[in-house]
Amino acid sequence: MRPVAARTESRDRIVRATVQTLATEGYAATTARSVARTGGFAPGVIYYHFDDLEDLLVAAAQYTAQTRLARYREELGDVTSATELLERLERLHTEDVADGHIAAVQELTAASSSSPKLAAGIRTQIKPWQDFAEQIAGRFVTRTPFAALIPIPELARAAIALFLGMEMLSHLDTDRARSDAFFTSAKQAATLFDVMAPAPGKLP
Amino acid sequence: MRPVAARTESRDRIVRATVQTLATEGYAATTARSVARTGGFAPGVIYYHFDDLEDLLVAAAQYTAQTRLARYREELGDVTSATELLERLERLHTEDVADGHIAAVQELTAASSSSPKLAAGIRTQIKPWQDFAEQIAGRFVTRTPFAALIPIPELARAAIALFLGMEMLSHLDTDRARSDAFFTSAKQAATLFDVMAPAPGKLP
Amino acid sequence: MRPVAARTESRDRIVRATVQTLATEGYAATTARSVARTGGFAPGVIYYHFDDLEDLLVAAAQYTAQTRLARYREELGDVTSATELLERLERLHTEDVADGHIAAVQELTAASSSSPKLAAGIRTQIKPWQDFAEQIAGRFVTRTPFAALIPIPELARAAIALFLGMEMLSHLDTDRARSDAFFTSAKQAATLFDVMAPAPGKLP
Amino acid sequence: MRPVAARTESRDRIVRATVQTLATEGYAATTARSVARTGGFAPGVIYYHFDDLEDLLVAAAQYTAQTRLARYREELGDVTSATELLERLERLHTEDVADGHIAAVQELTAASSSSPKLAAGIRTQIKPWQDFAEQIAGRFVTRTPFAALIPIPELARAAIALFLGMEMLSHLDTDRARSDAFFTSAKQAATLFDVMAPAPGKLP
DNA sequence: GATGAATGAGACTTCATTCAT
DNA sequence: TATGAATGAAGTCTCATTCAT
Repeated sequence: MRPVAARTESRDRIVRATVQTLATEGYAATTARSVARTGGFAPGVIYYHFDDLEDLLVAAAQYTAQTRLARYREELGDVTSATELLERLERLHTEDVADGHIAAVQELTAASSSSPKLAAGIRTQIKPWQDFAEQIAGRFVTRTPFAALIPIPELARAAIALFLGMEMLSHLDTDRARSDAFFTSAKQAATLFDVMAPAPGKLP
Repeated sequence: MRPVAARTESRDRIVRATVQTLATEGYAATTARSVARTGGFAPGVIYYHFDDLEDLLVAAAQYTAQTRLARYREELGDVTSATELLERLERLHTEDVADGHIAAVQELTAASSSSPKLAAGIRTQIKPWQDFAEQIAGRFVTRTPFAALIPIPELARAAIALFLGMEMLSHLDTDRARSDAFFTSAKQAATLFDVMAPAPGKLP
Repeated sequence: MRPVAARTESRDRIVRATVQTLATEGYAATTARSVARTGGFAPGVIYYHFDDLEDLLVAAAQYTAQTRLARYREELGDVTSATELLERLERLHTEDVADGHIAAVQELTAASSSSPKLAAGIRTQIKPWQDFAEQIAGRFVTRTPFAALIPIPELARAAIALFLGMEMLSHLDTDRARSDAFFTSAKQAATLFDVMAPAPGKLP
Repeated sequence: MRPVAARTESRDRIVRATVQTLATEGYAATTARSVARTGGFAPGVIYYHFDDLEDLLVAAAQYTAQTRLARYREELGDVTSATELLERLERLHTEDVADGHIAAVQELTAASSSSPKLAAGIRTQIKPWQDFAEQIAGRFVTRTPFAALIPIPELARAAIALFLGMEMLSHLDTDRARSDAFFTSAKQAATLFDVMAPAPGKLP
């Protein structure tokens, strides 16, 4: 049991160092050496725990996707008002940018064009996000009169795309003003939505 | 006069080869050698026309952004109905994916985390797209009763983000079904929009 | 302890190969590849032990300067007669030319015009030679009636310059005759000096 | 006649640009391109006037050696007192350093280890300097009582070596103080020499 | 399990040189 | 004569990966 724990702990340390390197230095600069430097271990260890760098990047994608999804579930699990949804999304988005999770995802996605294995890994990791987004989206769509006209899967996918795209753009900007402005406007729209399509239990 | 033309033509050839390589092989595999191989010239020529690879990538970003923007303007310049807007966007999106323009943009964006110069270049290229998106978005928002509540800049930015995000996701998918489904649904919504907020000249 | 020893030994091997390459092939031909070929190792190792070629050249300058200075001290430490000084200098000079130490120094000095770091390194290495030359020069000047008129530092510097210059010239010649002739004449002059200004303990 | 003149003029322009580049940027940075940049012409012209870069460097060595020798002859031709000799040598040395002639010579000498053709060229250029130095040296030696004991050729060679060596050292220093100090001391010694062995025509 | 020295492939880039204009 | 675009060889350096310790 110990060995396994130790093994796991060491693996995790490497994976976390990889995500951090990806986020701060970019994919091009994420080499065995730079990851080792970030994590404070010898480059050789990586090959004890992973077949090669591609394997490590897949693990990093998995780690980031799962860690963040857990956090998103925790934060959005019981949200019912659109206003609150947007408020929490803004908070999560701030975290994402701060922790570099998004940067990591973006770098890995770009890298996936050169690596089928990595592309497959990322596809796998996106699936649960799609399910989660559908679950949240459904909660709100069913409250509108157009429910029948709006296909939940496509809406969920669009939401994910919007989120990724926003972060891609915000990653380019030097200041945070743009994202702030977006969330401010979105929250206003959300308030309007809540008025027009109130949550079931929230009747006055 | 000749030399200038020759110089320009040769430069363009290199830039086009770069975009193509970026699209088909990904950023990591876009090396001086691979670009030269794609374009059928010696790697050395690149350095005759560009300071270094970074310089070339900036030029490639510029080229793609400007070429596509011209095409988008041409196609969407006089669109007034939301239905038609979506139809044309779908067509443009198909082109984007087919020609690899999007892949190139995505790769360059990811690469920009390791290259401030490239990041600056991409920021510059995005500006006119934002302006264009605002122009189109404004055309439709003014027809709705909520015009006063919807800030055009943020909406335009969200539209760009959605577009980039969709293409990022579609780049991961092996099949085209997902994107098709999205546009199908979006077109339905557009029809509804046209009915509820008809274009000025389109009165029955 | 082992690693350090190994590391040191390996570093030394590279430095020695560099000096040898410098001497036999000249600065222009002292490339990472040629040094590796001389030393029988892979070019990559160089970069494991040194930041870059400049760094290696600085180390080579240091190595040569220190190694030879130790040898010079050993040979000239207790010399009191001018005749013997010249005899020993001739022997050392022969060694210098044979081992390529001088060639290396000359190449490095020339190279230093393109590399401030190297120039600084060489300046540092020359300092102890100046001190040593002053010490030897002082030993003889104090025996003459002109002692008060001859500034030791300048004389020492001139001696170093003469030595370097002689070797620069002899490096151009294909035969050794010229240097031999010089030392023959110099030894005659030294004999005269010893007669006119005998060493303290050497009274008849 | 014109073509020859034009040809000559153009050749000279290239040679002068080469010497200047050698002096300011060092041998390693003296490439066909950098020379062309210095002289303001296209790299291609070089190959119209010279077989290759080696050929050009030989011409540059010749040009510098001859130009400076003419100047030295002009300045030292009629010098009879040692004091004045040293004063003029100091002036010439200052010129040498300022114009980069010395730097060029040093770079070329170093480069000659990789190029037999260049080495031969430099050897040829040194010959007239040796003759000139012998002529000047002879003028002073004959005034001393040791004339029979001092072989002029070796002395001349030593003088050249000392001069080259001094300049090699002064090239390393950042400040000019060292050379100044040397000449100051040397001039004092020269005054002493003039007193002890006065010039024939200078009797009071 | 971990280290760090070593390797060899390959990336970027520069350069001497050629050649059509 | 001069230009400047183009080439291909070669140089510096980095990297993934292996392996003895």
